[in-house]
Amino acid sequence: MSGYDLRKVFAETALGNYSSSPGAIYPALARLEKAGLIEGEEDRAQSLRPRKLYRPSAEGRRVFREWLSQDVTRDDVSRSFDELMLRFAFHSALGSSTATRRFLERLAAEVESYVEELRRQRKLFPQGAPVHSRLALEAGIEQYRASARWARKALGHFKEDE
Amino acid sequence: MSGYDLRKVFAETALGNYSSSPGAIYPALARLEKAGLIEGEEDRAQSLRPRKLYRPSAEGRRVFREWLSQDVTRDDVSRSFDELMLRFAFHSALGSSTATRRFLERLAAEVESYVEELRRQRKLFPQGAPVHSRLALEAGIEQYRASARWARKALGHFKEDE
DNA sequence: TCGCACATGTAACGTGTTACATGATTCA
DNA sequence: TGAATCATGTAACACGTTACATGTGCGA
Repeated sequence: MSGYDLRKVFAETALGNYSSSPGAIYPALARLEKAGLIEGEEDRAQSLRPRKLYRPSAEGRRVFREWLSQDVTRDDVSRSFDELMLRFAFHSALGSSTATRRFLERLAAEVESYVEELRRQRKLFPQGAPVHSRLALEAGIEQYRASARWARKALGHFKEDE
Repeated sequence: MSGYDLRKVFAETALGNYSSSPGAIYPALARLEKAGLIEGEEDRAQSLRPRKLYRPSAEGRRVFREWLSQDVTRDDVSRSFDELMLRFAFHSALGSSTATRRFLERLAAEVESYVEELRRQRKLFPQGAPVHSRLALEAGIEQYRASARWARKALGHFKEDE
């Protein structure tokens, strides 16, 4: 894809929580190319403003798969849940339903244990604390509970082997 | 509170998705003081390493209330839901159940309409698209559905007037 | 007196934001 | 031919991260 194509993806789809600003996209593509993770090919080479099409390099694909295969940690769950979902969204690139099953099982387990911790925090709320903050904590608990249910249900899609 | 007190809050509570690193906290406090939003008072003034206690200034409280009273936009819902919840958590400072009710009603409405958009995106998924990405989108839908249910339920706590 | 928790800060670095600058292509 | 969309980029600035630096007070 070109930088412009990527900008449209980030601007128009649910991936929109990632920035589509040119000041983010173009320097990032330049960094990735410099790091050897993607390779750019000029489309209208003779033009003053050539279009550049990027594709992952072999090394880039390797690093990508490594990123996908990372274990799900408690920290991921509480601090970067969205990135975890992004990882899951690309799991098809691994082509292994065993790996995906492991991911979902670990995710469900970590989320469920985090829900327990949040419930403990709610119980420890001082008597005088305003309702609002307790309710906000409960909003978080409900979001995570929904995610745990989703993960358990999603496991059903990956019952078969490799 | 002192910078150290704040670091502990961010490190130990569910507010932990905000950074507790000294390189974030101390410069931020300095900026807020320079902007006139908080006022620092030195605790052990004669010491080489005095403790500094900060409290909001009148202007700071005004700006804070302004932040709390902002309307809930569609953009907030899709891009900074966590900040919305943080705003709600501090709504007690407004001391107006009318304002809180309006916040929750707007939130529920915007979340519900966003869920509809995400469902449309799911329907538009190309046939060949991998299950994983469709499931990831569904995870998001379920999180937002849980939030909408929470908001409707929370409204029950703010039925009375001002 | 040793170690830990308390307590505040800075410097280098990376990267995102906002705003600006430029040019190409397509179609009414 | 003018406007819209395609398309890429830079510069100033803000701010967070990581790592480092420093000092205080208390209890075993």
